[in-house]
Amino acid sequence: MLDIRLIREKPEFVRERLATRGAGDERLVDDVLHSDEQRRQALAEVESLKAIRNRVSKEIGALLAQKKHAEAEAKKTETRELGDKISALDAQAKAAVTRRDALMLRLPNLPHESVPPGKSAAENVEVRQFGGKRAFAFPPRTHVELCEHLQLVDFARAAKLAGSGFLLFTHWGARLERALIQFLLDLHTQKHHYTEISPPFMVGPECLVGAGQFPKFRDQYYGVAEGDQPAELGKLYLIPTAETPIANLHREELLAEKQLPIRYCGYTPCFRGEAGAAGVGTRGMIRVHQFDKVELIKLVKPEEGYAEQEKMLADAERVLQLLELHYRVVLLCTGDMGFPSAKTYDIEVWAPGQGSYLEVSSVSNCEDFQARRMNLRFKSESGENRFPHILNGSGTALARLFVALLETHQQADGSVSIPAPLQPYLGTSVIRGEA
RNA sequence: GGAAGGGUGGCUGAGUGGUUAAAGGCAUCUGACUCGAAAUCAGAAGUAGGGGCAACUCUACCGUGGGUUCGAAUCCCACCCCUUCCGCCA
Repeated sequence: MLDIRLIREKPEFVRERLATRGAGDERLVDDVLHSDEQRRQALAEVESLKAIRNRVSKEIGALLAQKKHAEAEAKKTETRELGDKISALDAQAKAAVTRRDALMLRLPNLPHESVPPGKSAAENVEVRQFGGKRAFAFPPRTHVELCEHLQLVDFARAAKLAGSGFLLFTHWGARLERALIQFLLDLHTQKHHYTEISPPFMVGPECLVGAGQFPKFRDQYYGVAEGDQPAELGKLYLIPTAETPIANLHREELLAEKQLPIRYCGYTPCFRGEAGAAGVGTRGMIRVHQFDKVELIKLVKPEEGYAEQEKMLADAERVLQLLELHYRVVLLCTGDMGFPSAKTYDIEVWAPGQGSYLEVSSVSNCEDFQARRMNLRFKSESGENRFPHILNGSGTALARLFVALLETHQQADGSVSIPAPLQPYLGTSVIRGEA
């Protein structure tokens, strides 16, 4: 959520920054200002009435203490009608806040000044590359072919169990998935000093609001119900990313400055409806309804937000470097960034079988946008309450990492060699077929 | 799911329908004492939102939402959460 005071004091700046996203959100600024004005008017009026009521009530108390019942009764009748006016105005003020906040929750974050302007992914800026595209002496197979040949994933039976868009890992495939999770968690906890978290895979809607997924994108998530009562629906949602529970860990808390920075990492499956995405790149493992991911989260002092983002990006890149995968880092343009983010880097890994780059990590600084939504603050050394910056980054997404790994390290005979750092986790240096 | 108890500030813990933002304690800050620190003594200090150039002032906040009342932390109703016991259960 944006700071209402910023909107009030610099509406032109806010409109200009929102406009760079190209979604037309700047048109909502006037509505916000209008309902904010209504709120303050009603507030000023009702609060002066309440001041009168409080004063008279105290006088009544004093009169009763002096046994002056007649005078007290007179004052009571005098004040009785005040209550009705107050509740009417209270309702007005409340309605204005509700209106204002409903609008505010739908305004995305303002892009940071260092973010290149642009309308779509085409205008993202490549920051750097690591490694190069592997040259093959044979036509590289796709991960689907490799998975079927090596019996790593049973696409047909996954569909039988849950429909399209789900994966059933088998044999070495299941072991590879598990090995990758373990490898990533060990790397980030032991080398990069994150604290491991294993959060719930379902959360209440307030967590999705806090992270910025609700209310605007409700249709993209899986709501679950205990039993089959429709009334139970909406109490819990399957998490779309570990960011949702982990970023909300300290919601509504007041942290001490010395607790910062806080660094968490956690493995969870991620569940996404991907509404409207059916038929687009749905073959194989690129876009699925459930995938595994190891997520990185940081809560930091605002002045350290952007330096910490660069470090987090390096932590995610390390994964691909160790796995000997070619990738590029892209700085997203204003029009391609996610709703809560002020600045986002994507890491795209090369998948030779696809002949394209796959997004395996997204490293964002959401500044205080999420912290405001979840009322997460810290008390600074000087005693003031401030909102921390909240950063999130994939470290990394698994299904696509799995794809890049197979397609990059495949051999002419259809086997897949395993990079050295992963071998202890998998217990083999090459995957040849059924375990 | 059933029963009982509980939810008050950064933490802990009192609380009578009427100067209650709410005793006391801990932690924090300032000052005194000290070469310095500890201990001790004195004092300050909640959060959020309005109004005002400002000094300042007003309002709200005792799990959440309603209600009763001139006035609610306190009384009533509903809900949420926590603890313990019972039931069910990996």
